[in-house]
Amino acid sequence: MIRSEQERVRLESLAQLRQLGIDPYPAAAYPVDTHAGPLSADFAADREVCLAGRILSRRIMGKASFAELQDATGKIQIYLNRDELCPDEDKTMYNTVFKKLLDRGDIVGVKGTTFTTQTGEPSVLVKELTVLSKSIRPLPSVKTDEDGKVHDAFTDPELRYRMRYVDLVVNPEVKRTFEARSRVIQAMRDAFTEKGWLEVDTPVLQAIPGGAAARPFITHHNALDIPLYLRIANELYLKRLIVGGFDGVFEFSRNFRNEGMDRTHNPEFTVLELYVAYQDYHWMMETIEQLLERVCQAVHGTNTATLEGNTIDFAPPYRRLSMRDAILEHAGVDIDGMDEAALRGACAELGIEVDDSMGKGKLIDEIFGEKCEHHLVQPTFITDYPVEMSPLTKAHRDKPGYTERFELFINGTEVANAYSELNDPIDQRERFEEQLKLGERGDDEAMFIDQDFLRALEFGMPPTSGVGIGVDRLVMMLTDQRSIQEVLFFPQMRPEVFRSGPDLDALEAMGVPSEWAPHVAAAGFDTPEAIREAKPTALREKLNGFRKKNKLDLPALQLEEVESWSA
RNA sequence: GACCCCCUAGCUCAGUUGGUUAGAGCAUCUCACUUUUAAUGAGAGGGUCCUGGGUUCGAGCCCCAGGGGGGUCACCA
Repeated sequence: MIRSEQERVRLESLAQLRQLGIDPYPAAAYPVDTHAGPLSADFAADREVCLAGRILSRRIMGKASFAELQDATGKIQIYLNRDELCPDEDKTMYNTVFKKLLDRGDIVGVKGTTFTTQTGEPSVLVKELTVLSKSIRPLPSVKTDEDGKVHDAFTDPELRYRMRYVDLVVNPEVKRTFEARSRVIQAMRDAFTEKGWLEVDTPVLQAIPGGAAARPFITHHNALDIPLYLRIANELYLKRLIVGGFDGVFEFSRNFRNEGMDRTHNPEFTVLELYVAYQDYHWMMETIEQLLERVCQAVHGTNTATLEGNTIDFAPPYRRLSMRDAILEHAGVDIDGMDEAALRGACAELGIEVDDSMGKGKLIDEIFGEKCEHHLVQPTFITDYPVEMSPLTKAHRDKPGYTERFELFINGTEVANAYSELNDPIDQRERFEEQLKLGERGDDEAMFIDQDFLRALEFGMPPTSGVGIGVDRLVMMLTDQRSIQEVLFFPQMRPEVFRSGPDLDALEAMGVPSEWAPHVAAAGFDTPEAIREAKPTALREKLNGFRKKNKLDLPALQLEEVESWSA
């Protein structure tokens, strides 16, 4: 493994710590009794404290030094004075351990007394310093000046997402985003459990990937010798539980869709699904309004959030607009009563591209997506979707051709999708068969038919309202993030290729003379494996050929010598 | 999948028309410094210019192919 200069220095420091009898990775628990955030927020001098964290910066001035210690809650300055830290003759702990062998990024524990410096900075005078973990890679050197301006920020998205641990250490606002994410989920869970609804787990591995229209990831179960799919949705399982007699069930469901990735799509994403018996979609709109107000309060302490410069007001009630009226309002077209041909004509007039596989539902969705979505900045319920685009939704109680469905849009993005759930088993079977026809027309996202789900409906499902909320997108809205990657700790990336480079130390360890090692590597045998895999006779020939070609001032290799390497 | 942009030291970035030994700030190392805070002062080291080909007397720079990332679009209720 190739080490940079700074890494080699740190590895050397690590070795020297061990020589001094200091374990750089001690096993024992460290008795932390104070945290940096609360300590500096509510600072009082002359308190004995014990805290632990990562050294973020050091300012060494001879016999006294300052360092910033960062723990999970924040930062506090620590002050190390040679004679306070080492009251006896032996000044090793200060002169050698702290000044020479510790680095930015190392994790230490300190015991000492709080005080305020001459410049008014709350600090801890360190009486005892314990090495808790030695860091051998240098952290990016992010600095903040007195105006709060950040210099040399760690900003490369690739590095930030691949090394989220580094991102979290040096970019404190990233931590805030994920803390907000946790509060969003917690607020929802609290709201539902208070109502007596049951949090459940349903299968991620499914034989039939149902409940949504999307391309699934496929895998294989060896013992059963069958294909299995990672779920694209959990909807049909939660409805089975409503059939089984629960009044309310919810699940934070990690779903997987084998489709494109962009600012708002990650192959795996989280949806909160909630189903409540004996309710309809009107009730669900009120429930969602109240829920989002509560969630916004949990994150911001107010009913509003700022998003791309817009103030989003999460206080109920939200505007309710039927899909027909939305299209009428923004595209000037009345879709009511239009057949497929008329819709195609409308799309052509509006300059919307369509293809032959699209049925009525998809055509309407195209118009809506193209002409309406981006206008919906404040939270808006779009209601009453055409039956063709909603195969799991109950037909509208008094608008033929429409369904009792709504989607919630915020800032032009769909955040929630809810129905009065279709519980008529005959109708549901017909809807699935329609989907099958769409699939035959070339719509590769048409739904699969789930016979067991139909059987469950045939036993009788109470009238039910269900909703799915895109948790990742909601968190984006509440944290003013433009990319889903910013609200997922580990967004999907292409696997990183680790180029190991020639391992000269390993070559020498197996007996390759140090003067030969770089040349052996250059000749293409840059790892011990490469040497072991080669026949010694062929290896010797190649290396001596390399020696001749490059006029190396080294004696030719003997066969016994080459054989001894792989022995 | 298409198009555009990016990839140079640990980090953030310069790098002129293709021309000597590839630069800066921070970080690192050495020395000085007992209340600093982007500490300071002096000195030093550190590079697979993403990879592989090509053109050329000469490539970080031009050409071709590949890799990774970002953006826009397409796809995606």
